[in-house]
Amino acid sequence: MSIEPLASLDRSTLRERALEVLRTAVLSGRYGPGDHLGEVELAGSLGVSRGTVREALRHLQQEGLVTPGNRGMLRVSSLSPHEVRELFRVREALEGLAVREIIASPGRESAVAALRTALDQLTDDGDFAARIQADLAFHLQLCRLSGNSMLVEAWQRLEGRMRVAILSGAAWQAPMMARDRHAPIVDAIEQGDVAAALRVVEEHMAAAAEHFAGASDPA
Amino acid sequence: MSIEPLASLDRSTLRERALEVLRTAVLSGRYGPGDHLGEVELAGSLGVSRGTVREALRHLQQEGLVTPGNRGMLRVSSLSPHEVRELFRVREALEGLAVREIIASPGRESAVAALRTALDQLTDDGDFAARIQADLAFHLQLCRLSGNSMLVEAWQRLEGRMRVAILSGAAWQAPMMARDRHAPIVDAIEQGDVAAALRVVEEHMAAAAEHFAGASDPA
DNA sequence: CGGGCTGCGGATGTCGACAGTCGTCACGCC
DNA sequence: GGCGTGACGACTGTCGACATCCGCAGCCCG
Repeated sequence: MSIEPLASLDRSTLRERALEVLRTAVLSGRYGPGDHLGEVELAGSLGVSRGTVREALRHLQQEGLVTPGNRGMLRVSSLSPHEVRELFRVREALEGLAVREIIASPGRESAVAALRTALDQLTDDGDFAARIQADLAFHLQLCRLSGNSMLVEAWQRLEGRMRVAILSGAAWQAPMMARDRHAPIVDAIEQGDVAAALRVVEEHMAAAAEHFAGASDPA
Repeated sequence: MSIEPLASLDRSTLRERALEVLRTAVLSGRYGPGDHLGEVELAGSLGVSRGTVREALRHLQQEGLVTPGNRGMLRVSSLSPHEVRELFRVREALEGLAVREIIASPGRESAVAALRTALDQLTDDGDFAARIQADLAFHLQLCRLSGNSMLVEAWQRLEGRMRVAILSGAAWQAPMMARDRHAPIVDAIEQGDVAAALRVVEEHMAAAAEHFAGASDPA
């Protein structure tokens, strides 16, 4: 007789699991930008019905990972360099708000500590996917620590497009996601200088925007 | 024999039309916060299959108009006063970016003109729904004129929750959506003073946040 | 009288099938 | 040879039915 309680059963629906698999597939580059994602084919591959795949695809569509093409057929999204720059401007506004709220909050010190922890995950080793994950996790943590749930939500709705942007302008030897690039943000928060912190975020986003946009448009 | 080309046919899918009807129903107050939206009932009312209603409901869920309750059953969303305040902080960041980009753009003058036009729709007469529409249309126009498509998208994803917030803290004699409240924003843009414009937006959002949050939490 | 078992009703989850539409391509006519 | 036309295949849109799960009322038993 086991003392420990039985492992909690997986209560997720097929739709959720299919969504997860498809998202991973798209984000891992398993399908390239512009590739057609057919319901029948995917349903066959995943061993589920078309309706289930359909709902997962619709979710991916709202996440911005797939875009409806001709006659509603879904294709893997791609972002133009211009859109990438726009995207990072929005991130700048959002994360700038996060920084302001963190500095203004009483729990600034613990927030800085949490960010330093997230920073440690940003190593140079590990595969590319893991580094993307660590990078985005840091920024997500930044939003979370602001304590503004709506901000977190808004940021997460952009996450899909960010990943598309990163993949799209695949800068494989990206020094962009290095620890050194993010440390100044934390430092500025620790200092408590709002203006300086906002400037750091702005520079970070501008550099990232040019980095990822410029990869496919070296203008 | 008519010279004019035949009126283009309605190419919208049942899902889109169902989505539109359901969104209108929820936003018009036809269903109150917390009300259960059953697939079978709605499918019967709309005369479509459950699957079609299902997809529309999922879309509404991602818009934030409905939230999953017990056992995945969908209920009309409601926002706590705290969440309303958070929401308006995010709007402040987003629309602040819009203002900055408009001021920095060469087409500032035409943007001001367009905003003045939108301002004219903000009259005191008309029913409540029309005034909400005019108010949000003004702010959406603000985002559009920034020329940043990602910003527009991010804002629109918040629109559902904004409407919930407005309905939730239904301030029926809202002087919040008056023309006078919005004119200073346009004026500041026309002046070209970024700092002043951002301050105006901040004040506008703060006032709105307290207005709509305070309606249900008069602290 | 209280607690647990047991149907029952209602809700969502999932599926397979049919219908409608579009792109393509070969065919036949001018 | 060029063009309109029809058939064909592929894909998505839509539907109805079955499976599954949960809450609840009623009943039985201790």
